[in-house]
Amino acid sequence: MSRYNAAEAELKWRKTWDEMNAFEAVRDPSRPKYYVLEMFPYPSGRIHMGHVRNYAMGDVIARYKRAQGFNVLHPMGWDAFGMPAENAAMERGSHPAKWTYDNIATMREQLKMMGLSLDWSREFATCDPEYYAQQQAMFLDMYKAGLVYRKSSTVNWDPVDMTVLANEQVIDGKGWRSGAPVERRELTQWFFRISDMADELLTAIDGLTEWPEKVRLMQRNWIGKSRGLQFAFDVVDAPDGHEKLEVYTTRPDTLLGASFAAIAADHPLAKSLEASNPDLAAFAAECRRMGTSEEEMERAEKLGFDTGLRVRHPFDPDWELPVYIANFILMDYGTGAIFGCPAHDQRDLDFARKYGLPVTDVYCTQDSEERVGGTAYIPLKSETVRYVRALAGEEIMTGYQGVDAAIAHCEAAGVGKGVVNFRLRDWGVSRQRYWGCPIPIIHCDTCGPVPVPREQLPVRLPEDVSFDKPGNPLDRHANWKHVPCPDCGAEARRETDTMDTFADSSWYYARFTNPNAETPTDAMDVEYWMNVDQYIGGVEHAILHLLYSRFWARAMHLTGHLPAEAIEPFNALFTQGMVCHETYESDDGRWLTPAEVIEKDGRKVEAATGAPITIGPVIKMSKSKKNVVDPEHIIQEYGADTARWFMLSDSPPERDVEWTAAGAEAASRHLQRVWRLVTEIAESRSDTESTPLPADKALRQATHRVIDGVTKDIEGFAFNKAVARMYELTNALMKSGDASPAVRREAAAALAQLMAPVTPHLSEEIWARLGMETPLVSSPWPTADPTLLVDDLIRLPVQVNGKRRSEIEIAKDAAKEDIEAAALADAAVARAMGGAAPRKVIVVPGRIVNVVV
RNA sequence: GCCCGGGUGGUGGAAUGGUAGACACGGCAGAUUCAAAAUCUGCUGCUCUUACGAGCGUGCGAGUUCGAGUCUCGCCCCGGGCACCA
Repeated sequence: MSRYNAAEAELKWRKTWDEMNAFEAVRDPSRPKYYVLEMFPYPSGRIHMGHVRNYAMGDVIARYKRAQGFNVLHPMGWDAFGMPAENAAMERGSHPAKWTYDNIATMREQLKMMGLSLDWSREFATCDPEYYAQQQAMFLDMYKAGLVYRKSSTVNWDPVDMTVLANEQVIDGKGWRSGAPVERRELTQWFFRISDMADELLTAIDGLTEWPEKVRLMQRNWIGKSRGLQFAFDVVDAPDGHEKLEVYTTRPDTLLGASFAAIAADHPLAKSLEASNPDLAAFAAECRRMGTSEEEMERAEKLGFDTGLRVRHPFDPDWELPVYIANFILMDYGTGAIFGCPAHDQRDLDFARKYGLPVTDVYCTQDSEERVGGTAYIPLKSETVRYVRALAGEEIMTGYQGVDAAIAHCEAAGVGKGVVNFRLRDWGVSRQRYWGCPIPIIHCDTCGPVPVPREQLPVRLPEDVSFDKPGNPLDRHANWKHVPCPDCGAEARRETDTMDTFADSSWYYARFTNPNAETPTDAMDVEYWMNVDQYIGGVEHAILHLLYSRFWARAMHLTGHLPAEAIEPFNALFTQGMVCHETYESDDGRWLTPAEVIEKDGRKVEAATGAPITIGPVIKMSKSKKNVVDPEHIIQEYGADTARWFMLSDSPPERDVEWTAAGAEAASRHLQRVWRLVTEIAESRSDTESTPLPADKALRQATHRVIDGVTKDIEGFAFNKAVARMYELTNALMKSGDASPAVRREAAAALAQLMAPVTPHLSEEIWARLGMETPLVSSPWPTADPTLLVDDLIRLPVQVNGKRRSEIEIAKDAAKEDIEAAALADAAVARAMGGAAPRKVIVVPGRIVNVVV
């Protein structure tokens, strides 16, 4: 028998679908719509396995919903601005636009080879001027609405290259190209007021019931709402303007255990002391000689510097605490100043032990004064302890009564007030880079920042730029930034910062509803297509991208671009796990792709040189670590269906998978098996209906159980289980030679339909061979006959003392007494009971029997 | 460091608190073949046992329960995020 020619069949069916315009979405209010969206790719060069996984999943949902009768919108586009294009420009001299659009062309062809049911007519890239024009318009709308402002903030500064570095470009505290120790530098930058919406973004999470709980939790923690006490220390012999030191604490209950105050190196008080104290200035400079990432600050050794200043404890004016500058205090959180209570906070305790500060346990019981050693003590709500005022021995409260009680106590004593604080900071969107959406502002010496007039949008990126030296090409461009002020006509300067690429991806889902609209969105299209019914993407985007999108949707609503119902743009979210691979590094520090590594004498070596390599951890496939596998050769060799089937088999979609080449061959063999089997059944068709054979019922039951199971599995994103059931149906069909041809044909047709979301080309092919005239792509989803899903007799396991000893066969609706009697009558059960009388028999109908002796 | 997730045979994994290992890969044996590939059939958690069967088994240690991979507490290891990677 001939083999299934995937290459030929796949080309043929893709052409058929194209000619049918099968996947073009047309607004049709008479039909229910379904908007399924996978996170759009960054055009890094070629698609990788993570893309295949992501888009295969989305396509299963899209094709399944289409078969269920929904008017499906399933678009694709490109998250096309970003650093790699500029890096390529610096390394290879190619223009970022050319590099990006070339990559898009390559990747578009690769995605098309996958046979995805995408509406390509809606395709756009975020670097298209038509797209970023609308983004600039929205920026100005948001500016007008007070959602945008400027303030000073810190960036990573490379003092040799004289350029701003992304956190990714800071390696071990040094610039990735220059190798120079990175410094923090202050710049005036543009910000979105996302923190004004903190409470709203937090409470709305409750309504996101179709989101994974872990993502909701991560978002809640990220927003980080806390209630605490804000109060001011009086500063002893204060420098002018610093008579008070405001601090925020979530642990006011430990205020009587305070032993020091600490401020950020960037705190105004610290800055005012730098002029007169060279040692202090040196320490502050040392603190700034560190990247801006929170991780780096938290991991760094905790260091402090005694400013020499003292503050008075709010409950006792004679009690003075030293004020330190500490490298772990964030100026962006709270007031940039804290008090330290070593007894009840581990970080404070480590700090106190290091600098010889007192440790006072405010929760000491009568005989455990020495409880705190090297571990801070966290009071338990259930514990009965005496909360004493440590110095005077005066009892203030009994037991830990929570933060609110402590705040109330402090407020009553006139010390500070309870405030709500958020960890969430405003979104800094300024980037000192070329390849991004220009911020449409003109700076005038007399008028200040002035919006670019609407009719002048888009502010286009100039094409004649050079990347021969580091820094922002927009800033050093000969004339681009020199423009007259729109208000007064005087000489003025364009803003040369571009927007964070997260901005581009914060509203693309809305643009897909009408990518050609003259405004950011078209009201009719947004009304019909929004929200995204199912959003699918990597779990690595669980916080930032999704939070920014939620913010931007609200901003779009406030500026009239989205209806109120669309402020939560993603109804359901599925976060897929990542495709991971080992990393390989050569001795001279180059990352190697898996294709550049071969195995020799049981060791992995660099293929080109035979030199030994270092094998790194299994981490997500990323271009920077080069641990990427190109799916194209699998598609070339076996076809798209095999790649899709293989990618969805075995691993649960939400879990990370380590890529392994073994198995693609086996997946291909299985698809060949299905093709042979169905072809054989199709050819054995009989025109007259035969009388039912004894084997028919079993096959029909198997078929309908699999229809039922696969439907539920797809609904629940359990594609691996759906695939397993399709194997089961294939196996049942293989062994069904004694069933009648009509029943076998019914089973084969169901198999084609069920497999179609995963292997659309093969399914069309075998569907046609079964004599079906309507293409599968426009055929409805099969439904299971409920009468075939249940059995009259069931097998029930019987345990003795919790260990399985036997199994009984019994009517599915047998009475408990009958089940118990049958279990006790079983020989193996009797043997296991060893002649003892049952003390108790637990019967869980339809599940299990447990005999306790 | 902080937040989140994961850990089950040789491998990927399955299992509303109820038969641990569905399904697949790999392996072994057999059929077919001059031979091989392909295909088909059977076996395949570990240990002991000719067999029947028994014991042990879901990262580690406790606990709740008639019954725990699943729930609780304490650990270990791995991955993701940490605000300028996308």
